[in-house]
Amino acid sequence: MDYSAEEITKSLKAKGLRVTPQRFAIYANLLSRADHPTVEQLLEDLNQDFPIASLATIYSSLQVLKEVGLVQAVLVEEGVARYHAQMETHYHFHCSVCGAIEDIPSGQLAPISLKQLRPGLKPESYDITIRGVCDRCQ
Amino acid sequence: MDYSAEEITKSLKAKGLRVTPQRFAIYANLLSRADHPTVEQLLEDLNQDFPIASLATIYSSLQVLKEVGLVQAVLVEEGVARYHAQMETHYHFHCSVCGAIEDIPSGQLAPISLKQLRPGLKPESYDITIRGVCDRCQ
DNA sequence: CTTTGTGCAAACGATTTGCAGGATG
DNA sequence: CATCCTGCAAATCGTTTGCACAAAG
Repeated sequence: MDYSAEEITKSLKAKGLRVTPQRFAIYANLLSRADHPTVEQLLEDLNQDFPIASLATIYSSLQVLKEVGLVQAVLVEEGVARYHAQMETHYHFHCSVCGAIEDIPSGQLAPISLKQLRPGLKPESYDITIRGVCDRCQ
Repeated sequence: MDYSAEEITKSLKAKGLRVTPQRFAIYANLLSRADHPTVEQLLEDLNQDFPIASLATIYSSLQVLKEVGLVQAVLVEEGVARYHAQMETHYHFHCSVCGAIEDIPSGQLAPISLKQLRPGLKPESYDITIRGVCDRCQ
């Protein structure tokens, strides 16, 4: 779960992206954390010590990273998008008390069979959100 | 799938809600349709012939209806909430082309086993969103 | 050097809120 | 008639956009 600067740079270049300090920092930050921060949280975290990236830049970088498939947006709460760089198949647990999101490895849930969907629907992917209460909140 | 005015009124009263023309119209409208309209779409539909409810009223009514468990918000797209009054367990198919949402009866998907979740997480419910292309869009 | 990215501020769209008047039980 | 609801407008919040300047390859 640790990534070197070279690996990160390589990933970005492999997708045809210019490597800027801002993009690097944003992607590296997402890779380094397991929570699923909002843009606001990324902004704070990144600029904690000294300014690295502006709000607008974070938004546009995330959009680009999303387009090339390096990050994903997660929609579990109304109003805010949350992001992560975990691209392997997995699901989400969403604590209804504190709002935390935890990844559920796909191995922990039996795969869903889509065979009984009515003909005509061409499924491409699916996501599962489990809602409940996490340990800290009980 | 058809509901009489009395049934609707009864449902609202059973939840301890005052029955106003606006609430009645909003809830009845949601019960009568299978798509999952946004607030904007509800506004247009409801006020087509003559004014029934304002934007603010629709928002507040939906919030109340949601709180008492008569309607649900569906989060499949960034930025907008969509609503429906189908409260039995079911899942969603979301067409990535036209954006349509179609209900998938729970019988069509084998139930998920949550037993392998790590201890500490107390699951209460889950929802599944299948993404793909619907027949109209192929 | 050409192309693409950054940052600021203004613009936007969805949702919320404050408040005065109106309707419900 | 006390309480709760409605509608308007203003306020808020997340996100997007236009544009001048700066940096990347």
